[in-house]
This record gives sequence, C-alpha cells and structure tokens, in this order.
Amino acid sequence: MRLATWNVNSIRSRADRVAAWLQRRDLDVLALQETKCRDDQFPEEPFRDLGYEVAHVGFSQWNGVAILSRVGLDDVEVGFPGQPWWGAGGGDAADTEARAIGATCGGVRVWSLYVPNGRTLTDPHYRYKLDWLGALRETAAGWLTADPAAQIALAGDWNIAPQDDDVWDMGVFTHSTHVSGPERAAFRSVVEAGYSDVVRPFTPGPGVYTYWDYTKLRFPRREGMRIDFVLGSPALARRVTAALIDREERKGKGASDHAPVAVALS
DNA sequence: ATGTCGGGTGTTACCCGA
Repeated sequence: MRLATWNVNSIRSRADRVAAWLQRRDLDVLALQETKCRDDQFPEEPFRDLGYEVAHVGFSQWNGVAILSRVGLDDVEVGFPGQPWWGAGGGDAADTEARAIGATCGGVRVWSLYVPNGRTLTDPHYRYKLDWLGALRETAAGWLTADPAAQIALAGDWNIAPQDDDVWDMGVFTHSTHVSGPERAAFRSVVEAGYSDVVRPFTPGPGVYTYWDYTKLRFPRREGMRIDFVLGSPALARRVTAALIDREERKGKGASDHAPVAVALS
C-alpha cells in the first residue's frame, strides 16, 4: 500500500495535477491539506474517475482537509476528539477552521492534519497552535493505550521544523514561528507518545525540505523547510519499506508551495 | 519589491492568509 500527504494550496486550482501525480506514483491513499474550498466546491470527478473515494471537510476558502482512497474509506471522522476550534463560540462556519479528518483505509487509520500556522509568536493563533497540538497528543496517545497494535498514520502539514537542519538558515528564523522551543516540544511530545517520523530515515538531511515559499526565489535557491510529515504508530512504522519527498512536484507553473511526501508499506 | 500564490469582494484594485 502506498500512502502520501500533500498540502496542495487549493484543490480547485490543482485537481488535474494531483490526479496525474496519483496515477504516476500509483498511490492508494492521499491526505490533502489546504484544499481551500467548501465541501460542495471540491472537484471530486477527476479522482472518482481514477477509482478513489473522497472524504473532505471545508467550511470556507481557508484551510480544508481531505482523504482520497482507493482501498476503502470508512468511519470518516471530522476533527479529532478534543480538537480546539478557532472561532468557536459565537462564530459561524466561515470562521471555523477545518484542520483534521480521519478515515480507515485498507486497515490503516489515516489522519489528514493541517496544524495551525501560528502566524507570530505573540498572536493568539500561536497559543491555539500549541493547544491544538497538545490536544492531538493526548488523543493520539489514548489511541495507542487502547490498542498498542493500532496502525495509525498522522499525516499532514505540521507547520513545525523540528530540527535546525529542517530550515536552510536558522538565522532567518530568530523570533519566528515553526522553530520555537514550544512548537518543537509539542511535536516531540507526539513522537514520544509513540508516533515516529517514518519518512526522515529514507530522506536524511540537511537540505531536504517539503515546502518552499513562493517569494524570494526560495525554490530555485533551495531555501526551504521540512514541515510536512507522516508520523506512524509502532505497528505502522514497522511496515514502512520506502519513502520519498517528490521535489519534482514543486517545479513549474501551477505548483503548490509544498511537495508531496509518500510512504510505501509492506 | 516578500523577485509569490491562492482565495475573496463593496471586483478590473485591493483585502487576507501563508
């Protein structure tokens, strides 16, 4: 089974590109982030034509997560238990953020996660990011307590660079989100709960990234960040036989600012 | 000049988020 995650930065502007990549890489399951549309706007046809089922949640033009699968798509869950909701309490759907969707695909519990950006270290969104990650850690730890043999993939855009080598120049990131101590501690706590980065062993750094800002010629200058991860439960991690970051998909006109990250399971 | 993209709208000029 082949599983991947990709922050596509609008599925409407990139559906054909994503469908072509699914075919080229022979993927069974794809977790998408930043679909940037409501459910009724999601272009399902190109994926259904290829044999994929689609589960999506999107409340507005922001955020939005989905799972595409051709090996079953069962027990779809919007949001994980305990997930904080930005804008909750008095807000309407337009200011609620769609950031997590789960489904069981071919025996694997797959979560497509779009961790809050945080914006700046002093923005309320930063506190929300840390709370969101703390709640994820608690819930995900509980899944393993309930079933230590569970096959779980926490896949998505984590908006955290866990190591200094995961950015091209730490000097650029002083007083920035994505590399701060609390964010890195939050990421580490999920790892310590039993979920390991199953991609890094196959894609060692330095200089290996999954995201390059559209501005400042970051991609041609090879100035990126490794912020997209597949964290696997112990039972899932044991099945991983290969992984790759498809840098080719960041090239050319019409590319997302993120590259897809793919994992092969035995 | 963020050497840029997406989305949106009180739309053909700006706004927001990343």
